[in-house]
Amino acid sequence: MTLRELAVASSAKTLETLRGDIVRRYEELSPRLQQVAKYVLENPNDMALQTLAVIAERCEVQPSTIVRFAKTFGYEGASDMQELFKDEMLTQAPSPSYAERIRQFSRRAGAAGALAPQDVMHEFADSNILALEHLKSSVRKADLERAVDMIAGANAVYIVGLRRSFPVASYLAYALRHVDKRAYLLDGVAGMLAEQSTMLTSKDLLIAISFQPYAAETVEIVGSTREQKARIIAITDSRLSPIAAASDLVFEIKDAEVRQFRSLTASLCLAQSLVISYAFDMEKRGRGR
Amino acid sequence: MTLRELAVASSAKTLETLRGDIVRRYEELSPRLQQVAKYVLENPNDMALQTLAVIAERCEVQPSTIVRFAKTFGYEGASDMQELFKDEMLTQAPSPSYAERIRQFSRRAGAAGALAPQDVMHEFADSNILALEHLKSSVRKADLERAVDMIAGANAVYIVGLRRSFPVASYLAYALRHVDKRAYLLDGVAGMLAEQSTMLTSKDLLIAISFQPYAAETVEIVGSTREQKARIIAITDSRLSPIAAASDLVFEIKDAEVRQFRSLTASLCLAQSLVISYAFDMEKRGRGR
DNA sequence: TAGCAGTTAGAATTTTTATTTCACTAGTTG
DNA sequence: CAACTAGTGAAATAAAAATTCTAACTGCTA
Repeated sequence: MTLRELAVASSAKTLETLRGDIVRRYEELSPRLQQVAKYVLENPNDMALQTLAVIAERCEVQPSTIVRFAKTFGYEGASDMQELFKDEMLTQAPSPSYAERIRQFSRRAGAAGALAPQDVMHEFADSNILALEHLKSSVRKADLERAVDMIAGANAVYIVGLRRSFPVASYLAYALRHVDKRAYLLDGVAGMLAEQSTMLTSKDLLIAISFQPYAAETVEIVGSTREQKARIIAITDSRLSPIAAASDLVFEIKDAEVRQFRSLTASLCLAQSLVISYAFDMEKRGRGR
Repeated sequence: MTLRELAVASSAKTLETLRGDIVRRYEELSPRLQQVAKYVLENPNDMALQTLAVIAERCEVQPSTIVRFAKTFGYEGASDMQELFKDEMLTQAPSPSYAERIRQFSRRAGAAGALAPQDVMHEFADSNILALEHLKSSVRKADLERAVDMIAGANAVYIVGLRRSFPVASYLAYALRHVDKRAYLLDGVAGMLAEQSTMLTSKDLLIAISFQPYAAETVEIVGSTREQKARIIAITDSRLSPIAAASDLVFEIKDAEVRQFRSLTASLCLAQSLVISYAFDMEKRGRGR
């Protein structure tokens, strides 16, 4: 069956249906058309604003291929298909009364009343952005460098973080392993948390993550690790936190909070930064030799 | 003094300056040019998307008049001026190619060389902020609402996300339980992933989270879930992702990426928003009774 | 009311853009 | 392995859009 034959029927009338069509038929498209498909899905703005030649160049394809693509999906030609993208842009583009819209939005978000999912999401996104800004200004350069040194100097890194902190802990373990650092996640599967933590020796590093209300198990592990003379980095929300006192290095993270619900964005961002910095550091030292 | 003479100098470099110029010189323009000026100020979108002929017709003027207008303000021709409007549209339109932008951003930030941990962290924080901004503009209202409905309507929610996606999955499971929704994390402990997933019935919901390179196990679970006729929400990075096709609802999330290392910020923010929106929804219905 | 500067509409031209065609490649089938 | 087929790139062609040009119009002044 040729592409031409495939084309016959469809010709989507809205961008959404076109998107659906593309996704559905993606597999059966030829390599070049798949290339176009990908670009089309990811750069609708270009489709609306640029000429065929430009689009073609950007997907590394001949202009004629774009035309073929359009015909495959039932359009007269590429221009015909472009109309859809232009329409889409018009309907969702900030119209001249943009300012008015912003005003309405913030009013809406501020009032406790109507809370459509979208409002919630915007509120979260905004709070998280604030939290990240705060992170940038509050974490001290020296602390980051020390943390990287501690990771680099450790034989292995053990990570503990339960309940709400678990995602951060699991991310940290995953990422460290990916940059070839031995990392063990103390996850307490089968109630073996205490047992898992006895593995720590004085050459290891424990990264403990805990926020209010601090999980008792995490606090305990920090305590017993201290006795084994391993080093400890704490990621927590206050210097007074029960895991802070016993730690060699404390990162105090204020994460976003929207109506009771705490976020993890800033903590995760810190975790990422530590791992990547460590990776860069290793690379540098490697080259240094 | 002729219009031609007036033209000499200017040629505004940004839309804002052009707008200023137009307003300032409006009085001294000829009637036809005033007509164009009015239209230009009020319909910037048309200027970006339409051809001269269309614009001309809409301001009830000859195409050549538009060209004269552009020259009056110091441009080579009308096309030249149109570029401005296109640019403007690109920068302030919800840009799906934020992914590209984020990538460029980090490439740029990285090229500088100096890679102190603090620089890394700032880079991450900034990329994450971009990703969150993008999230705000790219996730559609209707999709969020549908997702909340699906969660509300499900007997139980099963969540799968492996490797890099695991933190998001574990957070979702944790948070859903906290708002009293039955949630099971398919974590594959003891290699029981397949067994865990057979628990799903047609009244349940599966939330699958997977990013490139898509974990084979996740793809499999989505497939078998489909067969069991349960509903599926996918959180993934492309409509072409292997878990997208079988899903009832797809969230396409472009997370920040700094030198190979993908972030999870946007995905987590979406997860949070879903859970909290669900909680609000429950509360509202509860009060309704 | 003749003459003039500035403006305009519309046709003519040039340039750009889209589409079609064709020749070539690689892969498949009998 | 020959004959086909789908897919592709590149050049040729067609279409369209933008720009320029010219003749005619407007309102003003002498």
